[in-house]
Amino acid sequence: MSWTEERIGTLKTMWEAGQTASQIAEALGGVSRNAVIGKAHRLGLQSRPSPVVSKEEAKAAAEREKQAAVAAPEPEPAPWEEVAEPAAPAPVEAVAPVVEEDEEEDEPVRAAPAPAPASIPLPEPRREPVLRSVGPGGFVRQAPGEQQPPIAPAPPRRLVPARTAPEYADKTSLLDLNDRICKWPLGHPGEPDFHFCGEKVNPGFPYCVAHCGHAYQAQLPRRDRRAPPLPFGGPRAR
DNA sequence: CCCTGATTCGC
DNA sequence: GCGAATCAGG
Repeated sequence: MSWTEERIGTLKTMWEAGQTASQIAEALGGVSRNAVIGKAHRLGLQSRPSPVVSKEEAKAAAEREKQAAVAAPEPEPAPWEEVAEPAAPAPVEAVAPVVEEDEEEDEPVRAAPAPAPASIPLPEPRREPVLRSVGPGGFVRQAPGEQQPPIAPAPPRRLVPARTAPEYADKTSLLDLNDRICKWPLGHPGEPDFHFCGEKVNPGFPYCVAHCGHAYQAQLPRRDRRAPPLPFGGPRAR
């Protein structure tokens, strides 16, 4: 088996989608996992977190993770969540530059140990590969986090939203919901004007026809998926 | 043992 | 360029 344009495309796609070399090899057929890894490297694909990691890298990675954890403790509050007042500012301790002695190291000229302040400008926030399942031919399905809506009915932190202000009393509140009216949320729980759509449902669905259109989006027919629109742009043309 | 990816090196 | 062999961590 040779590396045809198509097979390379599949390899790239799957590799970037976070599939393991074994999975890719199996999907392609006729190649070993080693062949896949070798090819991936030759293509210059971004290396993946390897189980085999040098001491040097391990330290760097650990350091990087610390930095990231301090820099961005919260990914982002879900839109429906109230942004809680921080009880106490996170105790951000200045990380003293760790200068470690390396026994097995015999560089004649030591580069000046760059005094690393608390915030090192990270060259590139190493992208964690996203796990996606892959269908026949290397078609990559969306990962759960990447699905288009349904975003909708969020698990609110507080089951009963803040009391609806009088001026919105005629809006459809949580208590007004039943199985005949559209439950598409408008606004955010906890906000005074939060309410639900309230239209008559599309029979058999929790939403009205219009909101069903948002909630349920058809997949492309399989035969049209040779070059699926990937979230990251798909195989690059060369 | 199984899995993983990285690297090496003869072809 | 290719990939088996080898390495080394989980």
